[in-house]
Amino acid sequence: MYTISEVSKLLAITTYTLRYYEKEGIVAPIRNANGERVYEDTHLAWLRFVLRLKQTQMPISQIREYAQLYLEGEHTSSARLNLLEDHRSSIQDQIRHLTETEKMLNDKIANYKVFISKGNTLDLSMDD
Amino acid sequence: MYTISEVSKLLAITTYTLRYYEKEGIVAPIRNANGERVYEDTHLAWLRFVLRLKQTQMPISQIREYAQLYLEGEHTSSARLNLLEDHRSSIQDQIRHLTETEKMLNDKIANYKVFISKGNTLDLSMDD
DNA sequence: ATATAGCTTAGAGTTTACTCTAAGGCAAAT
DNA sequence: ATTTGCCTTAGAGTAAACTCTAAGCTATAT
Repeated sequence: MYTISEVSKLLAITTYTLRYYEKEGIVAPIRNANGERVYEDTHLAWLRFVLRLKQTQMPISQIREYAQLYLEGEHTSSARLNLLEDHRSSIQDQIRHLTETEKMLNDKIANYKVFISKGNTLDLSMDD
Repeated sequence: MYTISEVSKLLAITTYTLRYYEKEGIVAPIRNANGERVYEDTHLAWLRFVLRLKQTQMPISQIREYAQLYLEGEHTSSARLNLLEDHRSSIQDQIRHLTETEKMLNDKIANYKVFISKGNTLDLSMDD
């Protein structure tokens, strides 16, 4: 059982963002007698999952879609499976792009190092 | 020598975006007698590089910084090297996150497949 | 009793990166 | 000569994801 500020500290996101996620249908904490949000461990686990999806570029709208399917029950499991498989492809694409760009940067960085160590006596083109 | 619409087609970005990038100090095509933008191969190569940086989550502001350093000449080469090395770290972080999330999705997807093939007779928790 | 800290809401404001509109210039085609 | 197509500009509009403000409630501390 956590207050909004405890969750905020645990997950390193602001309370504003937590309220925003609730407004967007991404998380639904329960309320205590004072009408204050109470998060349980299941909410924490779900939010950690959400943050990973975000970190891997899944838009809020799609995260909400997944959350809603979950709330709709077991008959949505194959829809959820599709969503996860699509996101996995997206992740694999991202890894490909990043790996290519990392290689390119390795080359450029090596060129800069040679250039600098030789006392800037070489030409570097826009592509170096 | 390319017109703005040719560059737009070659790079699959809109002419609006190309003008926006110029306003933001990211690319500086020359102008013909009619005041129209003329892009050369160097601009194309630079824009291709810019698109990779964007694709790997470098913000426009930082891309502009790199472009400005380039325009300021050779004495900025070590500043540019720092920028590229920082971005390489960022890329490596991203690859780590993506790889972890891919593994997590592999597990979840496998669970969903078992669940569905067994005729939904199992329990799936929020974390599956 | 009242101050303080932390919670609530609705709704406005911000940032980033485009995306589009309006008004107009110029050149080739009909 | 005028239509067509492509170009120009300044500046307004949009979408996503926050981020904050204002007004107010409630529990504990002094």
